[in-house]
Amino acid sequence: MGQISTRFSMAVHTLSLIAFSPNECTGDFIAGSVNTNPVVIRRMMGMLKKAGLVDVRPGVGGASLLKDPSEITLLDVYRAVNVTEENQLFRIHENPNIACPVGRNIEQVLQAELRDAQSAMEQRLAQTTLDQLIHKFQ
Amino acid sequence: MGQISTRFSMAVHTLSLIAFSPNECTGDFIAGSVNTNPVVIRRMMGMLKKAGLVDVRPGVGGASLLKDPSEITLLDVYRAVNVTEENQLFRIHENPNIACPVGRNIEQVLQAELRDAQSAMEQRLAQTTLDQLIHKFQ
DNA sequence: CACCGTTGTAACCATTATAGTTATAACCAT
DNA sequence: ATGGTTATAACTATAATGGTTACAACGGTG
Repeated sequence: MGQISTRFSMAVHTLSLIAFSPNECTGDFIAGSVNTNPVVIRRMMGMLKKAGLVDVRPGVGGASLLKDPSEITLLDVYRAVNVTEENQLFRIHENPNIACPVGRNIEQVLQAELRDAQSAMEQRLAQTTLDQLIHKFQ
Repeated sequence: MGQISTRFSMAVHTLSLIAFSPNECTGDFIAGSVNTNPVVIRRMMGMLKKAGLVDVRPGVGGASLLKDPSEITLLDVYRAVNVTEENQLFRIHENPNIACPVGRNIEQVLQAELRDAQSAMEQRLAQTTLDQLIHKFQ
């Protein structure tokens, strides 16, 4: 099927929490709201940290956003936690038969189409900011 | 990672082949062009058949398109071979803590966003027809 | 009718990603 | 030093993928 993992939705949840209550967001607290294991949260937070979205305080505990919520888009989060080779959403079968006119060209032709389709999705993700989201949690 | 499987690109390859040379497209021939096992092709062809895109002839061998190539879009192919529950590209973590304002609303808020993002991708896939593709294989 | 290439499936396997879990080391304010 | 926290390794169960072998069913041809 190749669905996009819940790590993405958990990351959005987590960043919303941090923006919402910046003082109490330990891994255990977040895990309690997301309803998963704290290690799952910490692993995902490591990706957000590597992407420069959050700062996590070892020892003392807690995390804070490194950007204003209006500057963090869903695409930023998606790219942070959804690391695939070459950032490709679609995979293409490898080594088709180059003796066949279809096999010879399929990769290049499809790649252009799929890049555009992925791009359309990402542009939509880029239009929504964390700030817009948290306003819907009243 | 949750990338979309190569079954999709193999299906596009297969349909292009059938449109290209409608007379010699047995499972083995297609498998030779895609460079995979014939059973993988037959499994995927079963999905295309179920979706009403192709007709396969048991015994005699070969397959043919049930629609004009100008009437088959990449979205049709994507939907045929990429069957996920509820046709959802994105998964969302389940049972968040409803005692938390974020946990209580995250699913509904995210679902709307992700549905739109998925829709943007699908609309781009719907813009490309098989006919357009095979013209690029000259 | 018998043959033979083909399709349709079931069954099995190796690989990979995910999500959860336990355990342990490192961190740091008190 | 203590205690709560983060960081990370290691292990597990589950699931999807892609490949493979095997075999039954199909259907034209000799």
